[in-house]
Amino acid sequence: MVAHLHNTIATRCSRCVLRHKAICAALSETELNDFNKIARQRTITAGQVIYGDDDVMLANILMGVIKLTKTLSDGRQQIVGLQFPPDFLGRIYTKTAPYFAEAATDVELCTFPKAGFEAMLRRYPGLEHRLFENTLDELDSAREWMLLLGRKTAQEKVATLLLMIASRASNVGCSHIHSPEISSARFSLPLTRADLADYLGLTLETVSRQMTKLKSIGVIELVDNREIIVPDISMLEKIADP
Amino acid sequence: MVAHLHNTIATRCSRCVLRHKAICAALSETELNDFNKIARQRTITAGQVIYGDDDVMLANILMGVIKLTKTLSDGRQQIVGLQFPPDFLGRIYTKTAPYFAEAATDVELCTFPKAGFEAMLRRYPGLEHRLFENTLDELDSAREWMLLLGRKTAQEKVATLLLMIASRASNVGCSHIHSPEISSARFSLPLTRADLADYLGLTLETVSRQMTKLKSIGVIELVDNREIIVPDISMLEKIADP
DNA sequence: CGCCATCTTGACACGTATCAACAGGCGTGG
DNA sequence: CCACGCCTGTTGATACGTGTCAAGATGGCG
Repeated sequence: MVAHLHNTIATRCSRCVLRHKAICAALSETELNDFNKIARQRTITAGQVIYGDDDVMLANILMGVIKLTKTLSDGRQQIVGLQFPPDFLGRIYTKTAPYFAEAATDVELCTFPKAGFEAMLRRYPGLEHRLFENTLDELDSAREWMLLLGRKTAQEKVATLLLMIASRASNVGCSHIHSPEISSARFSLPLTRADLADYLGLTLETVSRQMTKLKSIGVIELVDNREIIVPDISMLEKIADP
Repeated sequence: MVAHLHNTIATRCSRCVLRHKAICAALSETELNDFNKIARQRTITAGQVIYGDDDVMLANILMGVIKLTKTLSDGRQQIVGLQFPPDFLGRIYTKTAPYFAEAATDVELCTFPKAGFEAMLRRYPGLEHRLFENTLDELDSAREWMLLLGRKTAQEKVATLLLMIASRASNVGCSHIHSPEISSARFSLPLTRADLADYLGLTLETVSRQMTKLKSIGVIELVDNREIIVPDISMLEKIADP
């Protein structure tokens, strides 16, 4: 019975879309099996807080978008990170995280209890190495965003964000052909205008205005406020990094 | 002769102020000895670029302050990180770094060749773990700064930066007594007004104005533009996080 | 159908940037 | 030794971008 149970779990993993993308890619079949004993799938609806500063949840993101937010005591809020599949969510090696994690859309997670997960890290150095590389990339992204927050104009900010979401959230028709060919993209925003503003250090009104301006100069087309078409990505890039 | 040489190197390390603070703290005496064979001390004068995006230098910071900068093509610049002793400098696991490292003051480094260092990481997992925790802390700081850049006013930004520098650069008379007692600080800024501005996403004029405003309301005293006294730290904290 | 959330648009205010002039400190060179 | 220029920082006048407040518009859903 028990053997059979583990077998089905292993099967579930091997069918997982993340098997060779998330941190799981650093694990062998045997290790993965071990890992599965502590994993648990979970669904979270949009708007719900996943963790606050009293606790941390560790998880692979299977589906959906998660925003990491920080808030000043008077309510001003800033999104300090945006996580897509197959990102790893959660602050390891501390009891609490210095930010909140909130579901921006409906989200599916593959969660791990903290103690068990950190024990795994000790057992499988390859896994910790993988997470370390993830973290280094996150740090690079955070610094890229600091440049945006500190030095870019509202229009550049919006353009940069659209590019970023296009490349990460995309079920895209983005062909990325070089030279004389034009590459385009189509995607749906996983965020409200208020979220966009919180990520860019702007107000939602300013974001809205910049979107209409980008539309009026033909750089983007709005299908329905969330669905966006970028006919020529290079135009957007030129605006994002003048 | 060779044995004698290693002996003197080990002695140099054991006398190092960083022995039990920098990443070296994760190493035993034997490991440290090993490490020493690839380490080399180096001095860099203020203003000099330590590495650009074509190369990375790995090093422990023994003395001085290093700024990590990013620049847009039209010259707008943002400092995306500030490093003090005993921080570790350099982006491992990539050939290039997405930012420049520049000496803000005269700097003393204990440098390592990249290949050799990464080999050490493979040999001593404890060292990699230590660097991982460093990186996680850096990521937390970067996100804290994103909140500052996106949502704080000029005055809050300056106040926050002064607190940060006071706590990190301090050869401080900061007594940190609680309750009714007042704790004060005195320190000298390792940065020019232009650097402060680049770190805060402001212009140097705005920084200057905010400094004089803080002085005029009695929150700070300026000894000589670089030397600063904070008579009551809690006042500064109240301004930094209203 | 009407409510509610989301988004857009407008008028105006305000904070910060920009441009410019000036002050002080410091090293260099006559 | 003083004069000069340069670098750093301060202060002022003004411009401009974004925030704020308010009114509508749109679309989904009970």
